[in-house]
Amino acid sequence: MLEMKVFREDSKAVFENLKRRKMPDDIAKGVIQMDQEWRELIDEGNKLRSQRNRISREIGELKKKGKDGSDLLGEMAKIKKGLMGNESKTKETLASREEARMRVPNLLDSEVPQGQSEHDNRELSLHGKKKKTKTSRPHQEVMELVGGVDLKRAANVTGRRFYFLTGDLARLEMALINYAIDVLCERGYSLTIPPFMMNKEAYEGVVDLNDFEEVMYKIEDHDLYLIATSEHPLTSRFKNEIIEIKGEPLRYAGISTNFRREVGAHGMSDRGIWRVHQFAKVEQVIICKPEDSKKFHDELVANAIHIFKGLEIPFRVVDICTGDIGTVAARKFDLEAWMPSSQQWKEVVSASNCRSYQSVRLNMRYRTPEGTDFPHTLNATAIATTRALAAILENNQQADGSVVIPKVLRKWMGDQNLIKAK
RNA sequence: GCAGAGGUCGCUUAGCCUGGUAUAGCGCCGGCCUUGAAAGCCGGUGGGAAUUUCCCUCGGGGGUUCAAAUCCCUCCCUCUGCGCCA
Repeated sequence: MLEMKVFREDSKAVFENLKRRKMPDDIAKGVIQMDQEWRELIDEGNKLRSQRNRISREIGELKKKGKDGSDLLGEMAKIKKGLMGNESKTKETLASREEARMRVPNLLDSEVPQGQSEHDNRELSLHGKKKKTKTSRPHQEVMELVGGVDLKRAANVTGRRFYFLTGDLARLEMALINYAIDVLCERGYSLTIPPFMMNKEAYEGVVDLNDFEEVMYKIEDHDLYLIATSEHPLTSRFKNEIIEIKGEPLRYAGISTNFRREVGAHGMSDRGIWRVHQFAKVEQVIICKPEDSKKFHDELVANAIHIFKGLEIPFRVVDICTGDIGTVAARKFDLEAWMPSSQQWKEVVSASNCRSYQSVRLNMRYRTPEGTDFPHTLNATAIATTRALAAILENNQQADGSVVIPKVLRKWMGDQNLIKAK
């Protein structure tokens, strides 16, 4: 969420931002109004408390001298009554203000392209060549040909959008994970295996509130949610803490299984393993000083580009527009892999600069010479296994159904260069 | 899961029994001193609202009281022991 000082000192920026996002401004107006009320209530309460403390001290003094202070008790009762009403009103007002504040989206970077939907995202660069393949079977067909997936039985034991990944494809997934981890560790990222569940309070710090209904699975009878990405625990980790950022920022490579409800999602993307309820992902997370976040956003994208270039998959980088960027990010770049079967670019990496939007909600600060300030948080995919697998299967398939294993992955595949068709 | 001991300002720590402005050290920042630095000395070092004053803050929430770090209830977490377990 946004810092209160933005609403107080620069509300124009909030409203202009809502206009760019084509969103109504009533919630933000409510925040400002409730904040005003809250401040008046605080003032009133402080005055009452001041009186209470003064009288209480007087009674203490009198008692010390062996006297009785009971004639002050009547006045005290009046103050306490006023204070009780004031305190409950103050609490309610603050709670309402905070609830509204959480719903106000992040301020967009001025360079975010204006647009309605994903069709208006701006292409920034192209990488690799689209291979001239004689076949363009969709990835789910290729998986069947190499005997690497069992969707039917997964549907029996769990439901749709789950899968058994088997044999060489399972091995390929592990290779992708190891490859991404190697790249990031070489580049100074600290590998971190987080908890795969988080409680609501921690979760509220890092996601849009709607995600509780549409994205995360709730654990029955516990205040716990399955994580949708390791970014969430990695960023929440320093909630309510003052961290030290000396020269270098905090760089993490998170690895986890991710769980997503995918409520409302449907269409062609449902086939195979493109959109599933469970997948593994290596994630990049950076926590840095505000003045450095632009630079490190570029670093995250550069890492992802390096990883996908290594896999020799054709892809492009796009700058996500105002209509497609979501609540939390101030700027977002995606990598989209070329999918021959549908002749489309499809998202395989998403890199967001959240600025202080998450750290404010988490109350995570870092030490500055003047005191403390909110750091910026950034996250980006390194490898989301199911999507990278699908891209490899489509781009590297051969006429006979076999699949060429990208060179960089072969050392984890017993030096095989091919996944043979059954 | 059971029992005991704990959780105090960035870190360490006193205060809790016996209620009355949260103690000291370390670290950090500033000043004096110095050619420079260290040491030494002095001051500062959580948050909020107002503007030079006030309020809040002792793991979270609630209660008792004129007054709660201190007493009571409850929840969370840590440590130790026991139990269970890949």
